[in-house]
Amino acid sequence: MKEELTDRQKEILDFIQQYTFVNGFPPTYREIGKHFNISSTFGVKRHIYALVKKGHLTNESKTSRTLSIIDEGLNKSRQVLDNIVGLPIVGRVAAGYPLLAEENIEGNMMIDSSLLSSKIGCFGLKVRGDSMINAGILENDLVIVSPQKEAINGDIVVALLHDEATMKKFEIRENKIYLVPENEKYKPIEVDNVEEFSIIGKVIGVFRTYN
Amino acid sequence: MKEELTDRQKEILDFIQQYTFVNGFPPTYREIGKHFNISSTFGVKRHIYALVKKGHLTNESKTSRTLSIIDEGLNKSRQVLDNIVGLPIVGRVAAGYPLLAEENIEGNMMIDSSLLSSKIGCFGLKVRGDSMINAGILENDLVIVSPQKEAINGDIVVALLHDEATMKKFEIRENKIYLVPENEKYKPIEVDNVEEFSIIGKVIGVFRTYN
DNA sequence: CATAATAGTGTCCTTTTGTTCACTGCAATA
DNA sequence: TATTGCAGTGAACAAAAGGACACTATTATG
Repeated sequence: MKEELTDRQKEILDFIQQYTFVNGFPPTYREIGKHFNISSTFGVKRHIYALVKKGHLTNESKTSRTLSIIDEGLNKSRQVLDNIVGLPIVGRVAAGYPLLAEENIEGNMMIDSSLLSSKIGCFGLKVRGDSMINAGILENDLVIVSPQKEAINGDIVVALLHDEATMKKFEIRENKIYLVPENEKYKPIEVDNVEEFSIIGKVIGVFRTYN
Repeated sequence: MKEELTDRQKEILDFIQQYTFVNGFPPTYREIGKHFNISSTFGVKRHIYALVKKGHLTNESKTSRTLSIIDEGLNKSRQVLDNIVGLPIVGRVAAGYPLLAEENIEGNMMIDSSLLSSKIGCFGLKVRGDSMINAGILENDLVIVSPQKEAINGDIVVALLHDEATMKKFEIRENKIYLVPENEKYKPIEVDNVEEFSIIGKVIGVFRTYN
């Protein structure tokens, strides 16, 4: 794709790249010329033309400072960025607080959006306790929560019950809501007072690291 | 340092940032105006002035397309990139094959390096079977493997035994190597022939998604 | 109510910038 | 030797872009 450059062309390409990096915008022909002691813009222009023709540079708009270096590295970073979502890691889930209030954010994680089915508004939450151990969710795991108010049978949800946050399996039996732990040590919780119960979101992912 | 922006100013800053990111050079006043239906360059100029005064933008040279965003914005994308590592997802682990041969790669995932202790040479592996269920690793989970030849007691390792890949807990008792499943259904495997045994790597992370 | 602060219009002006053209010099090469 | 490709000069020109000014409209606030 990209053809070989002459030494001079390479120098000029490097200058454009560095200038752009430092300043945040590309140089004009005259600025390039000044740097290389090329007094005529035409001399510069022919170098640019060569760089464009050889596939190292873009110069589409004819107006000033519109040189753009074609760099797979940079493009890659753009593509990568598109697929990356940043999730806040929430320290505590409490009633009354806006969940993502700044004081609740413990950190951030970046994750490939292809690993998540939904990506809007998700956040990470560190697991406390071992009540979901049989579902493969251990203490200190990081669960990824997709905020939603409803749930269906079998969903693992993060919910507020009596102003306390828990993560359990959501089940409805005979019109009663149960929060079912996945650990023989604990018993299902029957939600008696629906007023004091609300679903924060559904667990859509689990992440754990060793050491 | 940076003062609060009005909504409009925020919009315009965002546009400049995005434009610059996409094109490789910043927009002109008229381009900004066109995007926001501001017909006069002066209207745009005052926004720019405000952004500069509030410390979000640089506009030193008076010539065209010389806006430069001060924010971590651009830097952020670089910083973010630095923290992102791309892991190949390996379909099968087999003897004799170079592990990361192209035909073995099923996909890629991006992940925040802060979530990983080690980041060199790691790869993702889809879990088959339920032998590690008590360690919270379920079938179809994606484990992140750090390649290494050695292991210590208690490590969860991916290993080749008789040309077959397994994931088990690594244990040495009385000079014998055992591969211990974390599931009552299965019995520990004693490694009798060390010749036919090799450790691929250590599991340093687990990732799972629901639905 | 008066006063800022923010937001926008339209016009005119000057500078910057890219474009074009004709011409020169040099080195490699067929 | 003639040709080709690269590199540069100098001047003249039109388009693009930023700057300035006077004026209007809206909204919040003391």
